[in-house]
Amino acid sequence: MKKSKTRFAVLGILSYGPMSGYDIKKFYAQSVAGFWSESYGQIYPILKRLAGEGLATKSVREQEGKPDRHIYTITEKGREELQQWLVEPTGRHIGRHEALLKLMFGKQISVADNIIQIKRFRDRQRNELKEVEELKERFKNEKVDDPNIPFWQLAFSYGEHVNRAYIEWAEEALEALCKMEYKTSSRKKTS
Amino acid sequence: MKKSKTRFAVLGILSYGPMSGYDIKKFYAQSVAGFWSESYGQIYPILKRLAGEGLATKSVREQEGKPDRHIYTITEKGREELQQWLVEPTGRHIGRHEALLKLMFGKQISVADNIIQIKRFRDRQRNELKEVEELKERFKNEKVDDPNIPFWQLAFSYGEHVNRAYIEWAEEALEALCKMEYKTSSRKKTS
DNA sequence: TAGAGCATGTAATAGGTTACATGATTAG
DNA sequence: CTAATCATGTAACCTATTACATGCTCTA
Repeated sequence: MKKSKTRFAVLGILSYGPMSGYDIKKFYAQSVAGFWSESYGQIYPILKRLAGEGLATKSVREQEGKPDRHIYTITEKGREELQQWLVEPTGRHIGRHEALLKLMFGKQISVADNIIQIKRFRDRQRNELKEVEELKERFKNEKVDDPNIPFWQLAFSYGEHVNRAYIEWAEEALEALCKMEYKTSSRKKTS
Repeated sequence: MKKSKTRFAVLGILSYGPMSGYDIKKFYAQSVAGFWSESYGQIYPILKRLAGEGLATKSVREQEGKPDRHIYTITEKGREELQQWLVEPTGRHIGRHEALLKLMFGKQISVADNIIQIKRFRDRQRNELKEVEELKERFKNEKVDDPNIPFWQLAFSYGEHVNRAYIEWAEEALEALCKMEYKTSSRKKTS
């Protein structure tokens, strides 16, 4: 049986402080969107279950003009279960990177089309890198007192390393593909 | 509506030549297992559907002492659909890397435990890197005449780049964590 | 004789996304 | 007047893994 990571992605955010489902979604969307995301369709049912299992407690904060906020607070039991998971060895990770899968069948399309695809990939990762760099700065400045900062910084630094590797690889791949194109076109000329 | 990548992961392998479900599974498990994998529970039903849609044809090859092999061959229509997908822009990719998720909640466990986790991560990626390097060599030597080689080489080179980035990041993270441990332990001594 | 490899397949289950429903407020 | 933000939630759907069933051969 496989355990849902999302369960801990939700419980983990609650370890930062009392929060609503809406907040949790926002946290992922506005920070580590590059390597994690959650949808409401998962978050809300999981919060309900966490409360049912005694890993979190629920309270409703009413607001004027805005919908009520359902705030969940992690319990001691919840924190323990989270810690247990954090210490557990992590299973092997398989990226399932669509761009790579496509490349494996690159022979089926022209070299020029392959180049287009990899350029698209490179440009997206360049953007992602810039975003991560900005976020790293923003977190450093905005959340000065938060004790989680060192870990967020490590996470952002991961994003920088990985995106740089993507970009470097793409550049190398583009070079190789250009050489391939040259070979095929020169062969055409001489034939 | 989202389109299944697995469908194309299967169709794509068929572009290499006629193959059985068993072969397809084996191909992924023995080559790019680091960034892609498929299970029989997906492969067999998809093959059946591909044949039903006219993207592949099925033939049965009987064997002595071994079960029959159900060989699927890609059709012109199948190749066209594959090419169409290959040229299509690829959506944003979210890694969902469990090790990173855990790190985000690192404050909940001791620095020493964080170090253990990251060392585990680093060691696994070191292994993975070695495997990729070996595979790259093996493919170069064993499949000399295969016209897909340049693309496989690019895929392996991707694996090398990304794993090196993982390892470098882990090393940096370990350094940072060691400094954190030093700080906390020295504070304990002076208090 | 136990286990691995060969080979196909299905059913149960779990994991996850998308679209929809509701409804007020605020900014452009 | 339109769109976004705030906020919760569900139902339908798709995607993916795991366990199981079958059964022969070869190796340790």
